[in-house]
Amino acid sequence: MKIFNSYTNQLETFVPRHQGIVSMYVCGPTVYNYIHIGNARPVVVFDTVRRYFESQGMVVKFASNFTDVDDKIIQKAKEEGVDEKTISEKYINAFLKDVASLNSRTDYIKPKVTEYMPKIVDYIQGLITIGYAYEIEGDVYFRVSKLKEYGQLSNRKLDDLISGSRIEINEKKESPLDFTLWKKTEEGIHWHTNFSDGRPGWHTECVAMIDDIFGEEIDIHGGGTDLMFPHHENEIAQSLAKNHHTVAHYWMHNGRLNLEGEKMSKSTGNVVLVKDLNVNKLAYRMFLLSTQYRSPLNYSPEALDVFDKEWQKVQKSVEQLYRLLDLNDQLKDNVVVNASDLVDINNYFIESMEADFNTPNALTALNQLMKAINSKLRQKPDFEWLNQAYALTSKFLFILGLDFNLTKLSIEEKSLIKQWEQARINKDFELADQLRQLLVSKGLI
RNA sequence: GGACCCAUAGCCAAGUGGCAAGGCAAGGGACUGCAACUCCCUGAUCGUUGGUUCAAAUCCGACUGGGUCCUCCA
Repeated sequence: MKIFNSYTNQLETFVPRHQGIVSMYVCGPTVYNYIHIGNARPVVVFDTVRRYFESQGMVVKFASNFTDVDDKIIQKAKEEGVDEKTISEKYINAFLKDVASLNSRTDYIKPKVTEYMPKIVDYIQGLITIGYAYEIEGDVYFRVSKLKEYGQLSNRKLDDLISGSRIEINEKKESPLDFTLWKKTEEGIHWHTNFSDGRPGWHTECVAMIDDIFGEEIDIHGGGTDLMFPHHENEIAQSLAKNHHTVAHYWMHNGRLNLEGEKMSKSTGNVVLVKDLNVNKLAYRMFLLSTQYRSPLNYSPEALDVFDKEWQKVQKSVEQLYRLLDLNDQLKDNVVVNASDLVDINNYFIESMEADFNTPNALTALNQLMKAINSKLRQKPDFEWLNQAYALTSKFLFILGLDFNLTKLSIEEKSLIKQWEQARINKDFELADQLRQLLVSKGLI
C-alpha cells in the first residue's frame, strides 16, 4: 500500500505502527449548520480508506471530533435565543444523519470539545510549563519561534510567513505567528482556569483528543488541504513541543470541492447542502470517488447527473444478478473467486486501491465487472461464475461504500416472475405485459 | 506581495521515462413480441515553447491560462 504523505510530500509505503491495526483521526466539523456537499468529501474519502483497510482484514481505530465550542456556535445560539448545547446537539445529529445518508459509517469515536475541556486545559498548561507557550493578560499563545520545524507540513518558511502575513498585528503577542491556545472572554460558554475565564483556541482540541484516545502517535491523520495551514501545522507544533513527534506517521489531505468552479464555503453562503441533494446519495458518493482524492473536484448538477445514471446502471445490473441467483435458489455464501476474468478484474481493483486509493481506477474495475455480468446475464446461466461475480461485486461495493440492501424474493414473488417468463415463452403477450407491469410496480424487475 | 498546485478527446478522468485506461455524450451495428435494459465497433500529434534522453503526457526551463493557501473554512 502506497500513501501520499503530505508531511514529506511524497508517496510512501504504508506500514502501520502495529501490525494489523490502523489508527486514524480525521478533523471533524464545527457544528453550527448543516453540512454542505464539500464537507462531505473528507467524510467519504476517509470512510473509504477505512473500509479498504477493513476489507484487507485490518482493525481500524477511527476517531473524528466535533468542535462544539466556537464563535459561530455562540453567535448562532444568541441569534436563536437558545444555549450553545442546543445548537451543537442539533447539528451533530444532522451531521450523523447526512453522513449515514452517504453510506459512510457512523460507528467511530466522536470526541467533543465540551467533554475534553480538562484535558485541553492540561495540554495548554503543559505547554506553558515547558516554555512553549506563554500567558499574557489571560490569553495564552504558542511560541512558534521556539520550534525550528514549524512550516514543514505546509512547506513554508518562517520568514515567508512573516513577510507575507496578512494577520493583523496583535500587540500582545511576541510574534505575529504565535497562535492562540486560550482566549480570555466572558461572552458565551466559557470555562474557569488558572489563566483566565475563557475558552480554548481551535488548534489544541485535536492533539489533546489524539493524545487521550490513542495515547501515542497515530498512523493516519486526515483532513482537507485547507486545514494544512495553519490548523495541522499548529497541531504538529504542539505535538513536537510536548511529545517530540508529529502526531501522525502519514498525513493525508483531500482536495477541495468547488461549486461550478467557485470556491464553496459556509462563510460565503455559496453552498449546496447534502440534505438538499436531489439525486440518490450513493450517486453523489460515486461522484466524489470518481476523482483521485487529492485532486480538486468541480461540482455541477450536470456532472452529478452523469453519476446518477452511472449509479442506476450499477444498481440495476447488481439487482438483476442477485435476482437471477435467488430465483434459481443458487445464492451461496463464502464463494471463492477463481474465474480468470474475475481474478483479473479483482487484481486491477486492488492494485488501484493500493496506489494511494486510486478510486477512479477502482470504479473502472467496477465498470468492467458490470459489463462482464451484463454479458453473462444474456447467456445460459453459469451459476458458478455468477456466484463468483456476485461475491466480487459485493466486495467492491462494500469497499467503495456503495453497498445497498437486497432482499430475497418471497415464494409468491418467485412464482410471479416465473409466470411472466412462461407467458413470454407461450407468446401470451397480453398476460406477459400485465405481469410485467405488476412486477415493475413491485420493484422486482 | 509571498508560497504552492493544476493544464490529457465535446465533457469527466486514469496514466508520473518505453506504442495514450475507463466513463458520459455523438455516430454505426447486434439483440429484442413491444418497451426498457444490455453488448460490440468508431475518436487524442497529452496548453504553447525551448531543453535533457536511444526514448518525454511523464524530467528541467520559459510562457500562457486556471486554481489553492497565507484570514474563518472540510
